[in-house]
Amino acid sequence: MPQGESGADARSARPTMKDVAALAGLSIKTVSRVVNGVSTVDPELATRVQDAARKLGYRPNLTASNLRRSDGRTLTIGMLVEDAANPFSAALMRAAEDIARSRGVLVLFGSLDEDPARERELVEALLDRRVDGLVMVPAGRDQSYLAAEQQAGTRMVFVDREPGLLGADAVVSDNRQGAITAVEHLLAHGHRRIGYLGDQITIPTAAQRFDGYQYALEYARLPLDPDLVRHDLHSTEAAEEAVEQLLALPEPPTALFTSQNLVTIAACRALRRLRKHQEVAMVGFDDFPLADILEPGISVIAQDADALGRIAAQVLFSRLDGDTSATRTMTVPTRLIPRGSGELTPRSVRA
Amino acid sequence: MPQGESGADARSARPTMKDVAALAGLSIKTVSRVVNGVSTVDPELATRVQDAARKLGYRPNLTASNLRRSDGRTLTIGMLVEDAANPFSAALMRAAEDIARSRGVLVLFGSLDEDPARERELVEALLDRRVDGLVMVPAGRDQSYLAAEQQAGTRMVFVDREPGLLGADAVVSDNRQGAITAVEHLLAHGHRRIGYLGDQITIPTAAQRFDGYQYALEYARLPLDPDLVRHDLHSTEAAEEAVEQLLALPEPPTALFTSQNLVTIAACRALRRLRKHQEVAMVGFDDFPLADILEPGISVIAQDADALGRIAAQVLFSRLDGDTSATRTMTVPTRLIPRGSGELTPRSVRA
DNA sequence: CTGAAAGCGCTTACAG
DNA sequence: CTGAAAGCGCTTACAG
Repeated sequence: MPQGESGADARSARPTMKDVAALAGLSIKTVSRVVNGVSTVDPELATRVQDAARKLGYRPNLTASNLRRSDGRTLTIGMLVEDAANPFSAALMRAAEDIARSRGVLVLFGSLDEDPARERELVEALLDRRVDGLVMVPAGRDQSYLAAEQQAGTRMVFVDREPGLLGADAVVSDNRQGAITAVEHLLAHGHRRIGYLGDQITIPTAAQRFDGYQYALEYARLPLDPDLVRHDLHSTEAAEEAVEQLLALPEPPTALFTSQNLVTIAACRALRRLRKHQEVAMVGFDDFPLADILEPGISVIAQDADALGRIAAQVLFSRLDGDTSATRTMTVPTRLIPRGSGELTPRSVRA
Repeated sequence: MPQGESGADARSARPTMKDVAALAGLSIKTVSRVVNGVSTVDPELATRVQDAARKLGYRPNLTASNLRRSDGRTLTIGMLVEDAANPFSAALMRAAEDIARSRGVLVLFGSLDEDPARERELVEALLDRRVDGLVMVPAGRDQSYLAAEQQAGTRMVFVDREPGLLGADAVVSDNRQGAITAVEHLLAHGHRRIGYLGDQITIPTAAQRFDGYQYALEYARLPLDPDLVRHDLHSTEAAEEAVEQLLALPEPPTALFTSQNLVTIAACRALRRLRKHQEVAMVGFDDFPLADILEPGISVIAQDADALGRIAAQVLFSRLDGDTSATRTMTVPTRLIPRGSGELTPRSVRA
């Protein structure tokens, strides 16, 4: 005979609908109706259910209801970023979290550290948990392995970088235009030798920014001097060393365009050590805290990480709500913030 | 007759064990054994299952297996922090993620923004999803509502702040000692009027840091001048204004102790605007990026956020592994990093 | 070593 | 408006 009394193992310590039904003297179907807010329940019975639920400390088991439910929703989405501890990733996550929360959805997260193998592992781990959808900054360049999953109905939105070999929604910054704006700003202040310091060129955003750098020089009919270009600066040390090497050239650059957050900070540090921070101009891609407080303040091309994360989540939910229009890439504009470092002029001009 | 063919609705597009079993011509129990790596399966049958699974793109449904499984594990934990976008919270999350990942566990996160109501909502949302455990930075001062859940077997570890009215494991920084170290450092450099700028005093860590400030002054037999103490500086504007007011006093402080990250940064900004950053000494609680590059560099009491997050996750998993020893609070030491701002001496000493 | 039956906690589809 | 039966995808407990 089913009783409110449960077995001895740990899991049964948590009351179920059956326990609530037994205490209220009703069927579990009626309890289910009350828990789910179905309006066609006798108010008196509803009260009995609510009292019993409160008394037992009953909480619905979402994972069980999801299993049987026709929409199959877990009210959970997955979010994969480069590194949860990095300010840009953290801002993306927080923005997506807020959109999700407004719909009662929670976010599972994972850091990929630019490792395609990890991307696949974590995607599988998320899918095994039957997340309703995925927001991700891809680490690899090939997401075709997700095609079957997409067919199976899992919604996915890419953010910061477009997917490779897969048609899916994406929300990205206007990287190329941002880089063009940065370089043209330096050109407008009289610079003709502008160094490029960038992250791994295999990262799509890095490639797009480098492309913008090239285009701006070409448009100004200036030659691209390969000695002034340094890629693959993934560590702080590598970036600082690259700055030192560039400035030790017979014809050193009078300005630098740094294509990413950490590279920009490393360059600041190197210029200060060389005591050239009031002399060599610099514009960085990506804003960072305290950029305004340094002397000179660091001019940057700011990305709107909040908007990227927010829009990506909104697109995901609109897909979950049934939007079946063609997938597309949305571009979020960047913004030049002049703070001093980008407005330094070369000696030749100042003289 | 059960066939590999499925119905038309979205969820059935994803193959189940039943589909794999049908294709392999075996029972679903055998498929289950292979999927779970049970060794007592005929190698030939195991191969048949694996082939069928690969062909269908089968992925196990973790949420279904969890429902029936005797350990009831979801391989998912919940982590609630102050704000995922804040560097300290982000570092906690990343550290916990790494520990969890090494055990095949994923992390659901949520930001509380110091709101106790949100704390309760998100805790419920996590429990409804049957997370194996919880790591949290509590927003409210009373966690007694979790007692029943703790009884029911949910493991929980508090980080950065101890729980209120609940016996549970906690991992915290040595806030009081850190504050004492900061103030004694300033005293050792000749300061006698040291201002205190802090966040809401209702936050336990803020209270502990203020306590350390008071103790250090008392130990040095110096009076505590209430004019030099400002609490509740939760916004940047409030913090900057407080600095201005303190420095406008007839007898202004010659040094400041700022009890938190954002307050420290706001104070830097205010001192720079007043052109007193080379004159008024400062030690901040909590390190932050670029603190070393400012001029002067900002001396801080650094917390080890990585260690806090890592240890909290490790304690949680040791509990999940069956450790039933008495709950306890672990304290992670802080470290003074002198960078210049804390070593400025008051005029009277320099003269 | 393999499989048919029962059940995890819930919802669906259907009678009353 | 209420409830008994069946089933979501899987594992347990038990036969063979």
